[in-house]
Amino acid sequence: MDNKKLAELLFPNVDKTPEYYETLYPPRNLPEGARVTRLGPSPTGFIHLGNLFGAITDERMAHQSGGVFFLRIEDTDNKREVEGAVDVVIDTLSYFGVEFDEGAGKDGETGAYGPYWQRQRADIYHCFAKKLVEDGWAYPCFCTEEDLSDMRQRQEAEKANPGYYGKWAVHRNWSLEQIEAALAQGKPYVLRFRAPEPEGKYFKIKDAIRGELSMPVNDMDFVLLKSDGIPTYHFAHVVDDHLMRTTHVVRGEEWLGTLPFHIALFAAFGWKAPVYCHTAQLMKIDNGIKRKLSKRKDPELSLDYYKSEGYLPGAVWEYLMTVLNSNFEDWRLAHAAAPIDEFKFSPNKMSVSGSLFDIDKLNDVSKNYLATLDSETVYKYITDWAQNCDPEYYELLTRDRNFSVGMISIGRGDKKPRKDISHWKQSKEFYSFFFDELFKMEDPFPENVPEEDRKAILTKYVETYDHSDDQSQWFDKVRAIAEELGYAPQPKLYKKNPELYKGHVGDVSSVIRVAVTGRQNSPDLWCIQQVLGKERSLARVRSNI
RNA sequence: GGCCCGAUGGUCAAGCGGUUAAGACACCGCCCUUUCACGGCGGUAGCACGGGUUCGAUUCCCGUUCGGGUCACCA
Repeated sequence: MDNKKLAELLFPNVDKTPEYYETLYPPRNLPEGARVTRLGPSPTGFIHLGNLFGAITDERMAHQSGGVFFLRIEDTDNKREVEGAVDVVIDTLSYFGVEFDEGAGKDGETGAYGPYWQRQRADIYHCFAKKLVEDGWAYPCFCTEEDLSDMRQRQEAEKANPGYYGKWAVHRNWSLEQIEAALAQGKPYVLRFRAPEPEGKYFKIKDAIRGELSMPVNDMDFVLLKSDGIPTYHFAHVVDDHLMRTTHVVRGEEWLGTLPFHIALFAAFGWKAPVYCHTAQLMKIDNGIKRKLSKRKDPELSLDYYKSEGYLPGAVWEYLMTVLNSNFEDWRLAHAAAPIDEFKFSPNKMSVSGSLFDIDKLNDVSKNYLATLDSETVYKYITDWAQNCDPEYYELLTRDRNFSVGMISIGRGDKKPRKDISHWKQSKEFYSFFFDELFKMEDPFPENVPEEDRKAILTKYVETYDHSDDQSQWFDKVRAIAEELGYAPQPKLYKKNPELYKGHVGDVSSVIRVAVTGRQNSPDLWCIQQVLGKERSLARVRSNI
């Protein structure tokens, strides 16, 4: 077989040589140890937590080593493409704090290793495909879909492994004449890899996350170019990551099975393969079954969900880091206020088995994170969120800025800050009683206080209320009311001699609390009233007399 | 089914031949306290199973079981 001639026949239009591209995309001039990583999403318009998980890994590896992190759009499957999806990827990741140094962008692209849209790299792929044909590593296959499904059925009957390989690879040894004839008839074909006779059954490879792996040597004649001339992921990955000088390939463990393809291809080209980092999947419990996060089934795990619920990117990042690097939580405990950049991220600290996504944990991490923010910052975030996601809330929050900031300040900034809020959507619920439009009586008055006592408490409260009282003066008056009506001024007294009292000052303040906030539980009542103002506080009390 | 990867409490996880088997979330109890939240203290709960190797296995090896992934002209 004259491979040279076949290559010419198959790729008459290729006018560049591999050497041309090698010089066009020279090795990157980066400091020793710098890592070049990339994110290669297919533009389906859906991006979920798992994608962020991988993106953060890429981003950290590149930026903590002084390297480059770029975005390449893997649009080789036009069936799945969704309009505007690239912008969504960029915007969403940017919202969550992941920025690219190079590659595809919203207005074109930046960087010297492009194009960064695979569809625009057809010439490059064809050049290298031609090279493979010349060297005897690839051949055209004219099998139709029916041919292949027939083959699968026969394989099933014979209990042979499925796939196009060995004796099943019917076009593997076609003569030039046969190929020419088929081509002349205009038969569509794919270009397949000619898998070499495996020398050993297994090979070993070191994965930066998983350590040493043992994989079977590839014997599949997998597809390099589809019949429309567009490369498969496998071929594009190898050509692109070589030419773009990627040093570390971070991808999900679902790629582990096809790793032998990639290794075989790198070997065929005589190129050095990048370091692979196969991440574990984020899982979810579904009807008691642990399974990988699915694009279709788990819309609530899309990143938009967290955006619309009002989780702060920093908090999501923080949570993901706890899952990503097993030593992160210890580090965070020791460096509570340190910026997250200072944490040394290392791929070998990554978990190898899939972790269950834990919303409770996210909420906890998020509460702690939000508690460290000052009131002005919270005000800004919360209004930004509401502006996009809850116009009514936005209106209320911005109506009186000082009021809102005052409300947010309650219990904030102390050495033991309150941790009531995990995400902004939830804050609306939490703060609702501050706004007359949202205020409602959510809890009943305490059951152990009879109605007449309740009215008496509230009446006396209104009579003695002085808005300028400080916190202790104010509470002394509440105590006095309690005592006057037969309630213990201190809970301890009541506990000692419960028969002497109707209840204790806690019950009395509960009555006031319910009247003012509509709830039995709330932050400090005096602080709330200071924010609400005298008139609104007392009006709520009066309406319960 | 073949192949690959994995298995420490409900969840996330330290551990890398000898430990009372860390820690975090959740849960429960107590303390603090006018409620809640915060904070403090304590508690329930775990090395999937069976064989080896070893003086000694959570740790190493082999099976089994279970879970996940993958077997496309999708990525």
